[in-house]
Amino acid sequence: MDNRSQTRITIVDIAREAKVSAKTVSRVIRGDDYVSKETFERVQEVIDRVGYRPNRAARSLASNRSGVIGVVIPNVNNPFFSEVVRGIEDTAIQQDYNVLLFSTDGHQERERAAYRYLEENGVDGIIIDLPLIPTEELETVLRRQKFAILIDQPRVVGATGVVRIDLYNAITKAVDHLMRTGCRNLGYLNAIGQTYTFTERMRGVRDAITRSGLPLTLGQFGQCNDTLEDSFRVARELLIQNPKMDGLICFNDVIGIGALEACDDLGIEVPDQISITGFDDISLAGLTRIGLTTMRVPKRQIGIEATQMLLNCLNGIEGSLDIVMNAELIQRKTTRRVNQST
Amino acid sequence: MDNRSQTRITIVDIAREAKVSAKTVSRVIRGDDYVSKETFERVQEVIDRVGYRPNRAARSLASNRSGVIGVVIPNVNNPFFSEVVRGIEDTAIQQDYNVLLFSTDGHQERERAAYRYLEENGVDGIIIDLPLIPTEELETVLRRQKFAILIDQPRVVGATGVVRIDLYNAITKAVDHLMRTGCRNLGYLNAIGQTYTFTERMRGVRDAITRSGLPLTLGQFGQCNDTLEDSFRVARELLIQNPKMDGLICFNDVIGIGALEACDDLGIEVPDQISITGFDDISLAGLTRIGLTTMRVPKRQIGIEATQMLLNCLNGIEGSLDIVMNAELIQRKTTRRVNQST
DNA sequence: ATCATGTATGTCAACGTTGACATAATTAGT
DNA sequence: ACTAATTATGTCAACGTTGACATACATGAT
Repeated sequence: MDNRSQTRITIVDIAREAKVSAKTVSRVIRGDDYVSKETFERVQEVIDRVGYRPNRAARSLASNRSGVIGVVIPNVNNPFFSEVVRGIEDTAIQQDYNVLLFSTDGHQERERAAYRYLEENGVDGIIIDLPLIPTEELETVLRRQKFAILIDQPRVVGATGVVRIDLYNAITKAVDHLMRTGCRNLGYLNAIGQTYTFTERMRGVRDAITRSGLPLTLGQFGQCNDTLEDSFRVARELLIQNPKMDGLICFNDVIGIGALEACDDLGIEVPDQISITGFDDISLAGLTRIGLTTMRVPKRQIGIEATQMLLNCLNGIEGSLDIVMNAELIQRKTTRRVNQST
Repeated sequence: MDNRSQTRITIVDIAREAKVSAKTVSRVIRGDDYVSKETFERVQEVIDRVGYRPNRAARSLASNRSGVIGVVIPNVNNPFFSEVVRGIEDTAIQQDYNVLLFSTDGHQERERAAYRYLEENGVDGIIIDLPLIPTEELETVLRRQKFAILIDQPRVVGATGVVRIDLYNAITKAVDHLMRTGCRNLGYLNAIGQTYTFTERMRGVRDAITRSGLPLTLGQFGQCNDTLEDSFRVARELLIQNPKMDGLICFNDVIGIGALEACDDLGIEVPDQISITGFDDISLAGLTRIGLTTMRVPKRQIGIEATQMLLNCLNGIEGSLDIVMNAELIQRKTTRRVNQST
């Protein structure tokens, strides 16, 4: 038979075997208190020999710290978030913290379930990228956490810190680029949502267009889910409705690629008939066959900064609690070259 | 001030407030034991009013069950795994289990760290997709877990169950398709690894080629990391070394897209000069601009089956412990049509 | 009336670890 | 030689919940 049913090896077993008290074993494991060299080695030897592993539940119950940080994002499936998550994971693991990940799939209910779970778990802190629940509710959630870092969100009561991209300026750069390359009839394909990331970009697009003196109509704006399938569908509609459109700004690269796909489907030449921009610069955008002009966002770095901010708080280290990063225009093949105007 | 420092509300506080014993509160929370309707409602009211959340650490310490399943995969960033994970998450959450996710990034050290953490956590079971550590070591790891489900792995001592694709047959279908469409000089671009997924496909490719009577040389085989960048680089080399190659079978779609990119870079026409097949059918493969012929794998379903298998074990329900699924050929634009031969 | 069964609740120890505190032994400072 | 600080270890309760067991009252069958 196997040994699945046997009771767990505990700190007390190790103590007995090494002829010390349980507390001393605890000291050896954590290495943060006085233990003589000989005792340390003797205990460590026993631990290694029997393959003992401390029980996290007991530990976190006794110490009121879990060594876990919670992360809430809409979707690991989206390359943008998965890169952010990798930045978070790498930074956390390096400092001996683990990550409890929740993808909400854009559903408020799943987001709430994630918060509920996080509250039960007594995680040491949380990082939220793109919360979708109303601000007021979010504040209640944050208040119940020891520390909470928000990504791409304005500071909210209860939030410890914020890491964000200057979205307004970033999207403005994209719009300006289209203008400079001769586009005169712009459209914007937004993702579905009413929070900061969505409204801030929208504001940037509107401002940039009106500033240029071009007229604005509602028909120029589309809204779709953050998937290839949905953006394809909505972009297709938008293009059919606006045959004169010669520039389409997309909320992100996934949507941009969907839009590109729609152009291909309709036989619209990119960038000759229409220019397209994405946002994020996910690795696919750089493929020769895609060549999507986009705003490069330091995705991994966002995750790293957010996690470092959180860990600093946990360790009582002072540091910036409001980091703003910039995006960079990456010109590829879905927009015309600068100076080549109509 | 905020209330971060205040002590946690416990089951005892609720008990006092509702004038019952702590145990009765516990009964109300879990709803699995006799409680009168009146008592239930009174207790529930107090719980809702003060926003009480049970402490998971205490709960799992006392009950020896955590309500968490551990998942170990190479990389959430790869669309294949992220889809599998979504299947796992969805199924788990639906039955009130949570997922603790680890991406090993293909590093054995990170994989070991994940197992170490999982042992400490007393998760109720684990699902491993693509373990990279040696089989013998894996067996030790599995033995320490209550239940362990493996994905795309042959049954290993200590594993509770296995969910896999018939890789041999699947890749054989891809090779046969290339043959039927007239390819006579095949190559194979494998991912780096020595375990089942890698060797099984390799075996399929070799067998299918030799069966057809075509000669085999080592130079036809390449090996690269599972990223667009690396597969581009290695595929490019392979194509330069083998100018006569007219069909390239790729380990998966990410690598296939990298290879396609290499062809574009070298000015090789696909599928006129060379045919390319991928594996998995990630959503990108279906883009008009990519149109990668591939083997469609039920990714989400794999996650669902694995999780269901695990949950069945946890609940003592009998069920299959060895599920084999098939892949389906999806013909797109990187291979020539059947019957159109050279 | 008696007994078995089902329902409703309570008591108390246990889960495995750490924090607060206590105690010794050693070292250093005067 | 005496005190203070440092090093090394131990004792015991506490963390918040649940499992085992006990009790008590209804209900229905005999």
